[in-house]
Amino acid sequence: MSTSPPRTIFHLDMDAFFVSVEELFDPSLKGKPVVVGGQRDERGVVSAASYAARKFGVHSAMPLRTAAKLCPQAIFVNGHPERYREYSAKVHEVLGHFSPLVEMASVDEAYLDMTGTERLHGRPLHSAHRLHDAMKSATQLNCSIGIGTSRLVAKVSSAKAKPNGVLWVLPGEEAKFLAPLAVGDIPGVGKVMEQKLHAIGIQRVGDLARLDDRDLEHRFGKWGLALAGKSRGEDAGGWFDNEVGEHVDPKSIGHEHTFDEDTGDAERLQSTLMRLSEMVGRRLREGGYFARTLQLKLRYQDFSTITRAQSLEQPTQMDNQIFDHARRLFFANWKPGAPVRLLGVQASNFESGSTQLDLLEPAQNERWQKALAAADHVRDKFGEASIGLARGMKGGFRERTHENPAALPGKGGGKASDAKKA
DNA sequence: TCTGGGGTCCTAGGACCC
DNA sequence: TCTGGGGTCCTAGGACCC
Repeated sequence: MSTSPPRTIFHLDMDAFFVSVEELFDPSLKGKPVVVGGQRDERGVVSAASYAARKFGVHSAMPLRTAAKLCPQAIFVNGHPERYREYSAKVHEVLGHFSPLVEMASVDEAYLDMTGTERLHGRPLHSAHRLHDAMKSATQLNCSIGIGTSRLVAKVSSAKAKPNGVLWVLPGEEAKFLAPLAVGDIPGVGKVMEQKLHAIGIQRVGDLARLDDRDLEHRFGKWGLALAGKSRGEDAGGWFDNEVGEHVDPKSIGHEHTFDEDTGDAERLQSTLMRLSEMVGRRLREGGYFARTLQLKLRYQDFSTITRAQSLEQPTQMDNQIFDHARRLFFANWKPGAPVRLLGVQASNFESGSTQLDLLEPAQNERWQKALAAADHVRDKFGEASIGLARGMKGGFRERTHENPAALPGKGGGKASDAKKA
């Protein structure tokens, strides 16, 4: 047990972020049931729903067609990722005035380590209200702020502060605050874990806290032990243990695409793999990562999904190599002609740095690097659709020059608790 | 009701080595 | 030639998050 004074962590969460941003661009949407994420007859899920739409049971991660049935009068809006990024940057900027330790956890939520800022900003509740007001004047958007001694408590309390509120859990009161909450309110406890806990008679976080740590570890392994800590408000295990604002390199980079309609057309499938490979390669180069493992993801009509991975002798960040492996994996596993719903390409197992320049064919390698850098540059200037390796040009991408609503960074997650409220 | 796209973390089995 | 034990790497799948 550490004897250092408790930390003061803020978790700030924008209220109905995508919907609120859309309202700024079209004020006529205000107060109406609005669904962001795509049109009512499209294949896809709800990225965000306005509070008016939520009254009908619509929630994030729900299929758009389901939302349309629950709330026929809802207005369906395509997402605008660039708008959300723009407003996310504004949010980030405001936060920077309150603490140097800021971490955007996604487009619409952030952690701040406010420990030791009392001299400058005053007591936590006071500074939180100032932050809340500053956010409103800078962005015209509402947010909610949770304050606690850990990321976990801050996050749970911001959820309880919604909408448009501030909630401070006093140091030492963590267990008391959490005890009456449903176990599903703990981040990381989803539908499956919730059911398992219910099955052994655990409904509330307080029930969990009364259990023996070793018992939980025995039942649920590593996760059980983390869960025991969480029930007391500790940042036990995994990502939660990182310092706020600490830089963490990504562990994988991937892209996937769900077809508007399932297709068994080999040319179309290959061109999709090409495009996905290019997108992955591009991001590897931007980040300076070399991937040792490439993975193909394949989903059929019936939603059955397989992944097939392959590790390389020589790490890569080059489109053509990524495509070669993706294509090989695809044809080795695809039931020929079977309609495909989704394809994905993912790179992982990174070795950053320049130790893996191909020693076998340096000249060829260098030509490729130059060609790809030039292509990246052209894309920067003229947009993603302006260039592609030969195969990428053939297939089904011309249709996607418009903003694709399916490319939204998601809200969502479809927790059991969401479904139950529905 | 027919299920997006971006990720992280964990588990478990098999290969392989000592 | 019936069967050990630990460590590490690889792969596949699944829960979970926004």
